[in-house]
Amino acid sequence: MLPERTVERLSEYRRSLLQCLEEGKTHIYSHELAELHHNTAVQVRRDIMFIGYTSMQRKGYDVRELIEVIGEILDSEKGLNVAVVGVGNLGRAVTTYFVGKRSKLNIIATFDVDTNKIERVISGVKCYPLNRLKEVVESHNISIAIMTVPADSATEVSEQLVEAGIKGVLNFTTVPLNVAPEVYLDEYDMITSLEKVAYFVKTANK
Amino acid sequence: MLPERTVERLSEYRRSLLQCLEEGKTHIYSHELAELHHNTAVQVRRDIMFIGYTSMQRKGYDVRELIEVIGEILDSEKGLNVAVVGVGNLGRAVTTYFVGKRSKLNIIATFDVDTNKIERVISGVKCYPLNRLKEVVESHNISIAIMTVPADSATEVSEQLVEAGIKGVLNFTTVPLNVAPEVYLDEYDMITSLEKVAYFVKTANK
DNA sequence: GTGAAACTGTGATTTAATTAACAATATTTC
DNA sequence: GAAATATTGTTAATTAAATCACAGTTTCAC
Repeated sequence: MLPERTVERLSEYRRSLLQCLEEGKTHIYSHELAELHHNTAVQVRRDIMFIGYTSMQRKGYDVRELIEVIGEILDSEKGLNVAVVGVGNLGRAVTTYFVGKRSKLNIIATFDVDTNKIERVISGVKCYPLNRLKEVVESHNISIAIMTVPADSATEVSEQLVEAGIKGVLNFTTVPLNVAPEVYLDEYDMITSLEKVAYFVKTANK
Repeated sequence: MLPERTVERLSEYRRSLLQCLEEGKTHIYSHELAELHHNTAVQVRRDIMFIGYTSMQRKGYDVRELIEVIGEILDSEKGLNVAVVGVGNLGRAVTTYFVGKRSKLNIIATFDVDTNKIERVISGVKCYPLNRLKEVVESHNISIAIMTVPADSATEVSEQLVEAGIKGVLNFTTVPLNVAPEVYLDEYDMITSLEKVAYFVKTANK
């Protein structure tokens, strides 16, 4: 099991590498990749060492091969199915944003309680009523949920997700959740990020 | 200057504390705060130690006072002005999401190149043409930018932001940016987060 | 083909972040 | 009011992450 930070960086490297491929670049040096991601060449090499890939010495990494190897590490063979739970502004934006971006992660359902939204299709993805969560998760083999519900229903919904057999949660609500230990949880809080930027802006000119 | 992680946690603590206040809770123990944020009591105490606040021993922290002290650390006295650059789905969602949430961080403008969007008002915030960036940033004293532009214009826009005198950038595009060293940059990449969740879901059952 | 230059891979070290351990202090119980 | 309990604040230890330092290759220049 790789360190979290390494996993994050590998995901980012891969996207740069795909970009390189499009531009017809077949090899890339660790220091080039580092520069693209404002980190160091050593860091890049160490990350790549973690996944056990080694380059042709002195020519840099083979872009195509490296993409391949990162894929073997990050992707599940058959891909994983993802649901967006909560179809507000953010939920819609996230759905639209993701659809088609990663071939191994398929957004295949959204959920909401609002009867006006149910049966609607956003970017090709159908909205189901939240009370059919378990059923749909099971029938469509959904393993990951992106939570974009309002704060006041976040805790309750997260419990329902666990109950429904979800294996991983990406929580975009501002409420910290407590899920069962076997469920992987990643939380991202925009307000915190913005406050952090504000703090460092404030503190910089001192 | 506090550690980044501590800043993040303080922001999160504050929101829980505000919630406590609403519920009429006047004091809170370190272990209670820890439980709300799935971390440990020691971590909470250490974070609070960093900001130099000390409680009435044995009664827990005074909620109101602690909110106050965290505010002194995180907030700028007069508040900071923020712009959202790029009014696509995500930009709109982010704008709506933020408006009114934090009294010391005011979203006061959005920017886009699309002439259909210019002059439009989203959640009370007016959209300006991107070529007026510098002018508006200066006249409205905007110090922070949230970037939600398409990937292919991200680099160019980030240069314009620096040029316009922006002090902090929160980058939601998938393109890693390189800004001048005096500009604080925080990047958040949804795709990476989702891939990370997927990796740990995949790796968990092994 | 020899020496210099350019990269990678990795052991050793350093730094940052977290956790453990515990003394000090206030509160409750009896 | 003495003993037991609960909680904080902080030093010390540990763990995790990043960086340094350098040996080992390959390539290039001449």
